[in-house]
Amino acid sequence: MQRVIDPNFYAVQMFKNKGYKRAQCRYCKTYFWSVIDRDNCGDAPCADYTFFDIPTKRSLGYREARNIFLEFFKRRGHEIIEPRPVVARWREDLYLTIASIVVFQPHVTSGLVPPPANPLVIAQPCIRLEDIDSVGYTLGRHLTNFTMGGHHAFNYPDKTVYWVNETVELAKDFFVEELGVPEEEITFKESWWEGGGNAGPSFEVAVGGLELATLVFMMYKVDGDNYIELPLKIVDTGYGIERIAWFSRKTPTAFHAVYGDLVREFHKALNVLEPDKEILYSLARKAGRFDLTKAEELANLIRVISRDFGLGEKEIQDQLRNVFDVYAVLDHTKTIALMLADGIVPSNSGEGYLARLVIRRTLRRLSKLGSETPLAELVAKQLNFWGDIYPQMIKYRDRILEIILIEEERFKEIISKASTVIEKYLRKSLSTEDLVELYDSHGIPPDIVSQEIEKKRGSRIEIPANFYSLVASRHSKPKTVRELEDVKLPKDVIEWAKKLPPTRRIFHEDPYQKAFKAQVIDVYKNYVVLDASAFYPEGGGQLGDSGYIRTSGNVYKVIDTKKVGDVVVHILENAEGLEKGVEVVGEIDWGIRYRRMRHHTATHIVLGALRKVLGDHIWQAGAEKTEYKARLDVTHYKMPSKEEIEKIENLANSLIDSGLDVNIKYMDRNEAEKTYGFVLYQGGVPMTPIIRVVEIPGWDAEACFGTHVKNTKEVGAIKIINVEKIADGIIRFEFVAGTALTDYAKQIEGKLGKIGALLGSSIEDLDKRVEGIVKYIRTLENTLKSYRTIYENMLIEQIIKGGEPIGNLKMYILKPEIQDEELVKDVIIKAIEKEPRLLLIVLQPRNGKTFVEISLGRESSRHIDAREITKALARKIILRAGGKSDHVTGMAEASINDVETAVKNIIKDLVKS
RNA sequence: GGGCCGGUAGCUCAGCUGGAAGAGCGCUCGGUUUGCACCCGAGAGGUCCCGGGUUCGAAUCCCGGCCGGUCCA
Repeated sequence: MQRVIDPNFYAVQMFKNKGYKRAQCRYCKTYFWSVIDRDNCGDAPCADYTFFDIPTKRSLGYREARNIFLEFFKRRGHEIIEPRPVVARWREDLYLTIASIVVFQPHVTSGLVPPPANPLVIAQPCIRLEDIDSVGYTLGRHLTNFTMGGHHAFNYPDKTVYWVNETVELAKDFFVEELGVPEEEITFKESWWEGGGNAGPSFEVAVGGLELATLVFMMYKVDGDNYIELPLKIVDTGYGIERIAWFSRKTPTAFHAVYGDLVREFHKALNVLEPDKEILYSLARKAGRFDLTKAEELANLIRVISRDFGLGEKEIQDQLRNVFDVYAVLDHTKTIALMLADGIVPSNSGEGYLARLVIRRTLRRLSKLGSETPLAELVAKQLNFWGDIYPQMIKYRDRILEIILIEEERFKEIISKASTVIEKYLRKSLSTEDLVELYDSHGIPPDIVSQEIEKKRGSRIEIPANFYSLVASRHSKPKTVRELEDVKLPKDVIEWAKKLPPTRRIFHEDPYQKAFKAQVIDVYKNYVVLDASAFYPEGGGQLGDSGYIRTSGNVYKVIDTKKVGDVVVHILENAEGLEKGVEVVGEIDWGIRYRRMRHHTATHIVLGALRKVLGDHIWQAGAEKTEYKARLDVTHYKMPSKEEIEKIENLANSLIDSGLDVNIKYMDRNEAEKTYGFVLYQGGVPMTPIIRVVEIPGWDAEACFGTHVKNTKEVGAIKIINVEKIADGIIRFEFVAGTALTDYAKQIEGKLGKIGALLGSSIEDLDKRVEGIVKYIRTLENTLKSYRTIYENMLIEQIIKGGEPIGNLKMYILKPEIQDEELVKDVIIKAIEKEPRLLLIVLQPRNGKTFVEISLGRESSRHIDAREITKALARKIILRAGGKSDHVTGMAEASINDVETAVKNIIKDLVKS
């Protein structure tokens, strides 16, 4: 790829004015700018962590670092923006908020929507899970959650806010003036950034081995191999708040700076001794150069430290062994708190899976530490600690802790099952392949397998170093090209419709309008576009309308309606003769449409009720509104109880009765988000600067395209008819409203009536009648059982007493009169057991053929092989049979009598010989 | 959304190279013992997830579906 970058881009005016020099790092070869002469870029791993020795004006904790950052940029003309959730609800291509710029993607960065302020500053909590396995070992360089301080400026072609020089100056001022970092310690590394389809040159700002900020100048769109210059040029900066705190506090690890008292509390709770501060510092200073995630590098570093301190390597190892895990637990528990507080429900897909992943990794670390402390207890500490910054942690505390209890319970269950599953695999020697499968299919991590085997066999197994990449390779597959599953219209139709002007939406102007006048814009095959339409096009889970379009001479049936962008496409049964420019009258099937409208409004009401009863983590995961019923899938961590369901239903119905107006508002996107929050985007994220908000005051507000009734009273009533768990973490609610409810009642009534008629009972007495019948069946069963036993004994006696002696054996041919396979089987088994010399042949008619079964007693099976009999028999008649030496079954294409004579002769011959 | 694993007695599971449904725990009854995982004997309890196919014969093999689990987007 060619970077179309002006080589002078990095030669910022400020560098020239201040006498910065450009140099190349002798280690990583990167070019960088600095006010002094230096041979390295000042960033790890090219430099030690010398920041411990660099003076700063103040020693800042996490909170102070955060505030100072925000306040500094506020003073420099930026407006402070409230952070968004760590779940990127407003984006459909991303689960988690991984950077502050994510907040503005894609609607602002694409130029569609203006930013909420310009320039602005934000302290955005972010979650990145890529380095989860390194967390702890690097003393805070890797974290799963961090706060990205970002100041952003959006430069439009007609309005520039600020660009490279101002950005670099702001960074320099922040570090030098605000934090008091000596300017000569700062390096600006030339770099290039790419992500989310955008790219641009950047500076990485490093001080004393630590990268404290990245200044990105987003100015290109990545299009295949090309970089296309964007009209909108964005200053995208990221300052690591945790690192700034670490840097200024000069604590041995970032965890000490960020978590303060929690560090001691966690060591105590996890029963791990805090290592000697000096040893820790010594480790920290050198940590920048070593990759401590690698066992051998850690060993090397320990060797170095033991020399410095004159202590044994083992002693140092003992001190450090567990602290890395404590650090990781500190980090992970905050990530869990952030994720759950923002409403993620753990599950096996989507962002829920990511939450479960972090929870399970943490549980594993805890078990590695041999800790019995419940995870919920540790997370509770985080909730208390961070509650002032993230009030949702306080508000949803109980729910968060309940979810963690459930998740820990589930994980323990899997681990407890691990034992039997591993046993199964242990029958053969355990291969690496098995190890991968145990993890992949059963969720049993290799360290647990290893533990289990050591416990059981006393032997150890080797876990390949590349274990997790082996797992990953197992999943390597062609990237799931997200097929447009909703290929609702053929491609050519979409292309055609795209070129047409937007349709006036009568269904929005007045959702009650049943008929309308319009002009035909264009006709293509059976697809018609009008200048205006009352036909609702499928969207937001509401199906498209049907009805009729009339011209002066003709009537056309509309079977469905869809949309392409802002164009409403009517799908006709047959559009022959319909011409461009013709005046038409449209008429929708109002009955069906009105039922769907009622269901649509009902869905909003139920969603509101769900959030009130079950909690704010309830999020729509899918919905469908038909004329028959409505369906709403939501995120929830357990099956709701009967009482909860009843409460939801009652609450929804009382809201309907309270007769609230359903308000439709067109709102500025930023304004709407500020007013209602992201609950708006339950049904998806519209890509428009103005959004249509459907509001039931005090109850529910959603960005929604659908048609709604004017007042909740119109919904009539709601009955929840089905609640089921359709996937882990997702509960489906099905309900009916309005006339659909009556239909549903009628349907049930019909079914009950049918049952009543069959049982000769009225619906009122049905329960008693069924009870009686069940009792009666029990009695019948018992009676039947007695008769069966009698008959069975009779047959057995008959067989044993009768029978034709052949040699010293006894042959009996049974032709049962009753078709009762179970009975016959019992008779055969018991008879040959009682009479070991018995040679029992059972013949039964089946589908015009004869089913042959030959069974031998212990004694007779010594003299003869049942398979020999069938073999000989097959020579005389058409027979297909097989079995064991003392029992065969088969199907003969002959009458029972023919088989009987044939089999008699054969057996006589066989026994003689 | 995709890959993989699983669904057998109330529970935990075995059986799965096709050949007459099993164990342990639990339950009921009897004996032994009188107490905190005791022993002995007898018994009840099954749509082997559902549907189709192959076969003389399917819990077992094949196909489809449902449900659960798990890993990964």
